[in-house]
Amino acid sequence: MTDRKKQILLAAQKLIRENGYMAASMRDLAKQLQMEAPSLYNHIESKEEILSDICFDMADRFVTAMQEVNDIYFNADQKLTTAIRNHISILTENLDASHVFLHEWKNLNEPMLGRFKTMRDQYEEGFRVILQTGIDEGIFEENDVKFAALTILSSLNWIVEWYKPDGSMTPNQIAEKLTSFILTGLKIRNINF
Amino acid sequence: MTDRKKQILLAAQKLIRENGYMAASMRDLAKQLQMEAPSLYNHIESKEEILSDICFDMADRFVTAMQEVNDIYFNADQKLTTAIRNHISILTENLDASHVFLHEWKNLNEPMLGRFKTMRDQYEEGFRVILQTGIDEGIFEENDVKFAALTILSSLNWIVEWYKPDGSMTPNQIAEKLTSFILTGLKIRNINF
DNA sequence: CCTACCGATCGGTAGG
DNA sequence: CCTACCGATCGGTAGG
Repeated sequence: MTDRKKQILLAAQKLIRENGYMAASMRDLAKQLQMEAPSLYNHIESKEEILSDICFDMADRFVTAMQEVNDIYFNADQKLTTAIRNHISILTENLDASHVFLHEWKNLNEPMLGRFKTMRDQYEEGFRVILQTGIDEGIFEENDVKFAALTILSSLNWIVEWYKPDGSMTPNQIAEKLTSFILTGLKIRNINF
Repeated sequence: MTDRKKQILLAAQKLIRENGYMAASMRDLAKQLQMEAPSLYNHIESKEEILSDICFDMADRFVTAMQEVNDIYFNADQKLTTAIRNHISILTENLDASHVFLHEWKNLNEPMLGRFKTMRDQYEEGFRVILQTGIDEGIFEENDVKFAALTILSSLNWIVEWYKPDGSMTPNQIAEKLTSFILTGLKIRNINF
């Protein structure tokens, strides 16, 4: 990939996050790069190629991180803690692209749409396997793994809606707090539900 | 509000959820209602009025539900459980409108945008107050209330991304599982983090 | 509720 | 990388 194309994708991530894919125009994108809209097409095939490149680049990051977790660690608790920390790292280091990955992929057309969904599910399956392993090991209580994975990922993914790089919490602090919350909840004292 | 306008808003919710606000065209909306686009303007002022009506109708539902929770219950645990159940009820009974409320409000312009953010924050403040009350009562462990409220709401709001009315879980079952998860987490057995 | 139409803007191409 | 331009579509108005 050429440097110029990387610049285009970087500017596009920001623009798409701010305006949504449909409302992010090629003319606005060109203006950000101080060029004319038709010149963009010397570097890219189409608007959808931009969306597709961003979505699959992020999908690759997540899937690769999950593979590393499974390669390095043995215990489910270590795997879960590390997977959460990795997920938050990728999100916070790529806030614009993360928004595209989480919400704008719906604008993809086939066959890219199907391939994207497959990768996304492959990544989520990684979390389900970790949880099931932890239950089998007796580390986690028996629970609905599918539901738990969904709930964990939802609290992780919402970070992009409120995280500010210059805010009071670092990504590692967020990971620590969130991991603690996921493992023990509000730590209720009187069980009377 | 006239019946015809209600029909327009209902069709618009669905269309906006499916395509995003910017990409949902007045011509498509008109087609859904078997009329011509200019005829819509006999019932509405502008496209933005549609967005605004949907967003504030949902905001009203959430804020009203939170007021009822505080009117009826005294204990923080009951308040939290009920607030979660109410939130999930509103989401699952208005899936299309919920998506607009959660994601498309960004397309509002001032002064509606500011008013919307105020109502949204008022509602979230309701959760923070419940959590703080629970801590003061000694029911919940000391924690970062702002962070906990955000995490709870994120796991609630993600429901609209995967919930299907004909799926295997009812809204009440989701509320039960989620409440349990929020209160006790994965219930780890060996604390070694 | 319609037809006819406005100016603006869209993604993208031709040709250099 | 540009100018010039294409057909399509946008939100909305005029007038009936």
